[in-house]
Amino acid sequence: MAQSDNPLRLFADRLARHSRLDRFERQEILALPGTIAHVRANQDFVRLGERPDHACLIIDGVAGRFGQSADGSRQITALHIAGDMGNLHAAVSPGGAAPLQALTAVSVLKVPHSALREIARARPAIGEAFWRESVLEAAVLAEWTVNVGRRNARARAAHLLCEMGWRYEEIGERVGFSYEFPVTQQQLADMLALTPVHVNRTLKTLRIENLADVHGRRVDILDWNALMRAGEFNPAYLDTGTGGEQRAKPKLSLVPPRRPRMEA
Amino acid sequence: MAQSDNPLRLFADRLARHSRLDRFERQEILALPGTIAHVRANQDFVRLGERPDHACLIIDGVAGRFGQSADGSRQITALHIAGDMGNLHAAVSPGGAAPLQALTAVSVLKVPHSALREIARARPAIGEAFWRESVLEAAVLAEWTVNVGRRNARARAAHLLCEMGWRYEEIGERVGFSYEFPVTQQQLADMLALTPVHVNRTLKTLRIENLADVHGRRVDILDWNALMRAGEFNPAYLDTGTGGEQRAKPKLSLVPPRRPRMEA
DNA sequence: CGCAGGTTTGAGAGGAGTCAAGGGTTGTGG
DNA sequence: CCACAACCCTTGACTCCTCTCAAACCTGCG
Repeated sequence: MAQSDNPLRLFADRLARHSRLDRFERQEILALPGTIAHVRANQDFVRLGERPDHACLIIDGVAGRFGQSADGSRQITALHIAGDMGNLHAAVSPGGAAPLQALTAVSVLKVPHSALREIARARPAIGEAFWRESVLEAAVLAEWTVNVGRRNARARAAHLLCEMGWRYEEIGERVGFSYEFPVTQQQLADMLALTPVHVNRTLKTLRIENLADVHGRRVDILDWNALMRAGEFNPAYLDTGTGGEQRAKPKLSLVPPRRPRMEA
Repeated sequence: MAQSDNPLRLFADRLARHSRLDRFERQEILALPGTIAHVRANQDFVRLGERPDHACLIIDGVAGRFGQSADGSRQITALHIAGDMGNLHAAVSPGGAAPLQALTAVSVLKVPHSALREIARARPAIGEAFWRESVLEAAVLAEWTVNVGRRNARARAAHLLCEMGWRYEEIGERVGFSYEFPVTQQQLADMLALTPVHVNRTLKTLRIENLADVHGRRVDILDWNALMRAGEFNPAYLDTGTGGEQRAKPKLSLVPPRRPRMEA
């Protein structure tokens, strides 16, 4: 993508979205060591029980944290997109590294846990930011559980589309009401705890109702407000900020709905 | 319960289960300020959107973290039992405090966030332990999502009973294969993403199959191994330890199964 | 004693799963 | 440049797990 030189800038920006870091602390983040790796779509790049010695900063693409049930069926429990540090938590809990799967082709920066723990110890503000990052991830996980547990297929899908729309907007990768989300319906099924067949029918419903159009690698939100209502989406859980201080942010352009495509 | 004087000992023990703390650090934990409060069953003691200035160390009873969907139905996403610090995460993310409901009568120690953040900053090892605590909670959340998303009613219930059996054993509140778990079937339904009616039928199945007997306020595990199999329970996710070092622990008495009650 | 809240059971409905086949798209190799 | 393969999407028909509605039964307690 357009992010110029240092992939760590993505991560620093993400931290800055919820934590207050001064320029020295930010500098430390940007100076973290790491090596770039590329992962092909559909490849598991952290497997269950593995004890990786590095975290994976997603530079580009979509990765999923998943759990597996006995019959091999997967449940994706979290998505990581550009700027997210997958398995940051394993820095303090290496045995608890979450399995990660590349849903699309993914570029990652592998950052050694040792380095992360070092700056967390040396700079309490950074340590706190990492902690907060884990807390936010947990909040998203909790909402995911509610989604899967208490909503029907249509609401689940709507909720997911809203969440990803929101998150892609945060990182500047949503233009208007359209964003790239190149996952298959099979993978959507693993996120929504549905079968691929039913995902297909559900997306069709959303399209017919003029709420959202998911086609191939792209999501067009046709009626943002209606979609939020259908998915009972309240972005509060994504947006929980800093330590004690207020945050200065009107942020998200909650522009009135729009209906760009009038197709069949 | 039997824990003598300082409720914080419960919490310190819990931290010690996954993090290495020296005696001075432990001392700091034990010296945390706090006031005891009692909550009646079924009362929400942290509400959605609230910004509490304290975390809630559960001394006794069962509390649930929950999310709500539009029609008011609840999804419990995590359980807190004695020794768990509910809403520890809110110390760094006050806006993200999780709603908490007392499922039984609950005693809590309210510990000011400010104090928690202070010792986390002053003592990096404690900060890291808190971070790790949040990470472990997230791991449990993720497993919960898998449970709700990818398993049928019987497996879900079995998994929950295993998890709670494991956790009550950790805190020394399980004698043999029996533990107190005084929640209603309605509340179980909110945990398992089922209806109370179906919970009832499911528990009946487990009883008939001689896997577990849930009656009123108590759970008797009739066949631990079979129950683990039925619930696809693998305690690894509950048991993810320390920073880099090994942990010395054979721990859990994974005694061979037993069939204490031969009743109808 | 009688109420309130929890548990148990039955009968019927419905949302999502399963099985199966056909149509589209993309990429690659002849 | 076309042909084919692999993968994905779409749709139909039928099944089944879980929900809904409803009533009865327990049990602790005021």
